Amino acid sequence: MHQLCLPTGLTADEMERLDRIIGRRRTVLRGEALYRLDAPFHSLYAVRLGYFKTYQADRHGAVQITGFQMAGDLLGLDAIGAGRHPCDAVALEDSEVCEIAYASLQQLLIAMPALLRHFHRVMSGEIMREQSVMQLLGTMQAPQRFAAFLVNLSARYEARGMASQQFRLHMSREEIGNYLGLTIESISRLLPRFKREGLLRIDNRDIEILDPARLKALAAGAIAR
Amino acid sequence: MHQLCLPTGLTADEMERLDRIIGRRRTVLRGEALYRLDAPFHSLYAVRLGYFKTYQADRHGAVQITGFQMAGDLLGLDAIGAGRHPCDAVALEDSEVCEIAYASLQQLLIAMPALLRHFHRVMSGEIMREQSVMQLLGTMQAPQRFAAFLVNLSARYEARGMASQQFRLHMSREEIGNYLGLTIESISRLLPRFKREGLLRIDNRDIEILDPARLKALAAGAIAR
DNA sequence: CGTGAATTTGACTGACATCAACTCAGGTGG
DNA sequence: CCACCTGAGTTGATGTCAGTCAAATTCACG
Repeated sequence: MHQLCLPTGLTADEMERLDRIIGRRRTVLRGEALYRLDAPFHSLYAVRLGYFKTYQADRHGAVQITGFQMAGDLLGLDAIGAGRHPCDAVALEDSEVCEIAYASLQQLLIAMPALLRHFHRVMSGEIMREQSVMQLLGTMQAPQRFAAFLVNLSARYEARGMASQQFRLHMSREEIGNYLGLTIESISRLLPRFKREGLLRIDNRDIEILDPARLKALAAGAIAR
Repeated sequence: MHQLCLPTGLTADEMERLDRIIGRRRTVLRGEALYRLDAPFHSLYAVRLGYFKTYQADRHGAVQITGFQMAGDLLGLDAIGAGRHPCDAVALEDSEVCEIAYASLQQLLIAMPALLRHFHRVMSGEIMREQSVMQLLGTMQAPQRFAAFLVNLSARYEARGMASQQFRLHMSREEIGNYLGLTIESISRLLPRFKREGLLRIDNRDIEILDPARLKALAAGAIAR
């Protein structure tokens, strides 16, 4: 199941038609690219299994990770506009995606208003997500950024019916830092600090949120201290 | 003319049908809101005249401007997902918009594949724009951010066939700074510096780009110095 | 086990924020 | 006509958060 099929008011028949346009599955091993910058756009990809990151690099090598995608997320929405992918998508671990040819999807959107509506919700949601990252990068201090990151991850797991208090960070400290506009060292200092303050339990890349309320308050801007 | 009608391969008949769903015009005076946070979403708005800013505020009052919209831009795409507007949209000067009821638009998208395709391009373009702001906020230093901001404005004017070397900053220093994750003071120091370096001519809010190539190089990451 | 990568920790630095005083432009009313 | 007021913008002095650099430690994996 992925973002495109889940919470739409589709009939069984419609679901089947959606299934039919979902193309071949593709395995992407850890560290491999699903697509690269400037690759021509033909398809969206629904993550079935695993974890991805998307990132841009300017010509002087400065990298910015623009998102982490987990099972259920849709990759490639940013490529529709220009007809080429504006970023790299790389698997953080061995992963599996479904290809969804954009041309076929378009056909189906026309035939299925509920799906159209849903597709727009997904795209709009991506715009909202990026706006909140802008807010994070533009106005928050380091501890607040990191708290917001954890709260957001937790919420995404919860939305998928997975453990939301206890999960694994599938990305490295460096990748977290990059996403949050911070350095690996800053993340590395934040972790023991949050632990000391009783917010988290940390075992390497495994995290347990001990005080969700306080973490949320911190993320929401309860003056970082 | 706005983003939705311009570069689509629509027939004259199709153009007319698009025109017909475009609802009443609405004037928004300087400082007034086109819509507010949490207002229910019914329509998109095409800016016909003037200038807007959109911004989010967290509960502790930290504001982040997420975009500046000029004639031809589309407002409200971020509201489709949740059915409410996730930000405020405020006019920077006396402005005029066209209302486009989303329900009617949906009908038309189904009937006009070229328009559907185009609408997706516009949404996808918004995602790309926000990604480049993420890159800006996440990796660039102050002078590079400001240069990128000016280059981007210039490109938008050029795309509209307006003077791209010489234009007016319709937003205050404070608003520029906020958008770029900087303070008003930083912007205020950057301006004379760019002038000293022969990049700009500045007269209050009127700007002339004297050395577009060097400004672009700076924006692209030619080590800010 | 051993090797290289990831992470942690510490000392120092610097870019930008903060605070505060000042200037300037534009509008208003006496 | 000009004195005054207000908000926007500028400039300078100082502080601080997070970056940088470097070394130590732990982890992952063959």
